[in-house]
Amino acid sequence: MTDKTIVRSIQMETRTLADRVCEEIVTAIVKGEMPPGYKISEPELARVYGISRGPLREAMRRLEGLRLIERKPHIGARVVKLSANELVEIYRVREALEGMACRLAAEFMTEAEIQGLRDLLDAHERSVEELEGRAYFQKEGDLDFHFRIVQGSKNAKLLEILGSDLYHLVRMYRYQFSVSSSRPKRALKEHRQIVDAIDARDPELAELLMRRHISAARRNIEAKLEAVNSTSGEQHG
Amino acid sequence: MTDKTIVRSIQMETRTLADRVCEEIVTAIVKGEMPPGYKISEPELARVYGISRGPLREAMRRLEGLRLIERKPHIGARVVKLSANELVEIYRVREALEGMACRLAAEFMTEAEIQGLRDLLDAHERSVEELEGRAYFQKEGDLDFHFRIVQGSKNAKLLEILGSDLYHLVRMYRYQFSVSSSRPKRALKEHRQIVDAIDARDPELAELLMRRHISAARRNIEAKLEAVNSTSGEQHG
DNA sequence: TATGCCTATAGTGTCGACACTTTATATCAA
DNA sequence: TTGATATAAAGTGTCGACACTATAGGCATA
Repeated sequence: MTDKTIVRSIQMETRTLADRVCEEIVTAIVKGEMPPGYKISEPELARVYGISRGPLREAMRRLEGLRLIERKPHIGARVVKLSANELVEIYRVREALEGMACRLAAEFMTEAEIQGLRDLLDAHERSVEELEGRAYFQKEGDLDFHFRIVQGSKNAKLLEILGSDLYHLVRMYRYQFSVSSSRPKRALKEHRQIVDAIDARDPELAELLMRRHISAARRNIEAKLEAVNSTSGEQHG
Repeated sequence: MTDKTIVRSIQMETRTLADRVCEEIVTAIVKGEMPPGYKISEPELARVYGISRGPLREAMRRLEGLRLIERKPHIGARVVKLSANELVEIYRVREALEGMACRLAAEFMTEAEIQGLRDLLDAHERSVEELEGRAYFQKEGDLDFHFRIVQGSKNAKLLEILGSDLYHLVRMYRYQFSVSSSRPKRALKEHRQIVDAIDARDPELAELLMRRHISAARRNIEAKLEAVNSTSGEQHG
């Protein structure tokens, strides 16, 4: 742990151009500044960020890996457009993966982490009460809760897939459709049950509850989309 | 469906340099021609494949996304070295994901696909009988079976994660340690039970059996690694 | 007027070169 | 002899330019 290490960590912080630009583009996409379907022009973006096309292309390759953009040879790249079906698919994957994460969390999460989870839920409850029902907290707070459990699983692969791939898409969808959960109180209650199961070191129950929780969210989305489809169907004629 | 479409499909086939080289490197890594931990020199590889560093770097970015290589800024890229722990983590992810895939397959797989699955298992059985026990078929045949079920789930996201990310690592591990399942007959029996559950359109049972199947494989690996560790511990002194 | 072809423009794919960092080697001092 | 320092070599990050492809628009023709 010498000066060399410190210098190294500093240089780790000052990453490469491609990495920094990649991160900026990610937030731009997630926040909707680059809307879904937006055609990305390499020369234009390179000018905007003040870099050359080389690093930009590397950043775009990474974005392609994160499934935030889609590239076609000789045609170009576009910001992904989430269809209703794809979103439902993502929730199926979340159900499976986070169910497993919750099972492992019940085994490996530390007492301190569990207490941190309870504190987080207390903060959420205050937020819900203040906003009387339809709360805003769900937008980032909900993902924060889920993310902590994934971390608690102590499984790097799970964290990698959920944190690096799926959560970006979920956040993008939420910004895009500004869908904060329409059932914050119920979600909060389910969250507490999950924490209780983890605290009781009951892997099976923890997994079951998490899967139910995400499955309910999925059905909620499906119902909404169904409603939108039917109304648009009515308006169609 | 004019000539234009045909031309397009031909040009899709003749992908970009980066894509082709990426594919070549993938097989090279999976087959062990580039061993784990191998330091990749960009100028050298570029010379080998007869391309410039530009496309090569894009290919490497993609390989990084596939988790087949690891890059560190200003230092270089190395072929990933799977640790025992990481492999176990991967199997946990597979258990969750393929369990879900199997559940969905029981819902959405077509009769033709199910019949194809049975044919595949028949071929496996002949292979097992011919080779009297410890069969070679597991190396690719096993993944083929699992891959078909994932396809049967009709969930593109599942297919994407399992097919594009995890299966490469699993194949790499198998080539690397030349671990063909030490229990081919039992695995075959489990495969048949899984197909029966899918054919019976019983999602819960199908998921349960698949999870058990993969969980058993994981424990099998854990036991082997445990044995290796203990023996190497003896030889260590 | 509509359709097909041709041209021009924008854009992606690829390349070679330069700047800076890392690492290895050699030299000098203790 | 050992250690650190400075220098050289190799390698990565970045840039600008060129070749080829795809798209759009104008033109001629049916």
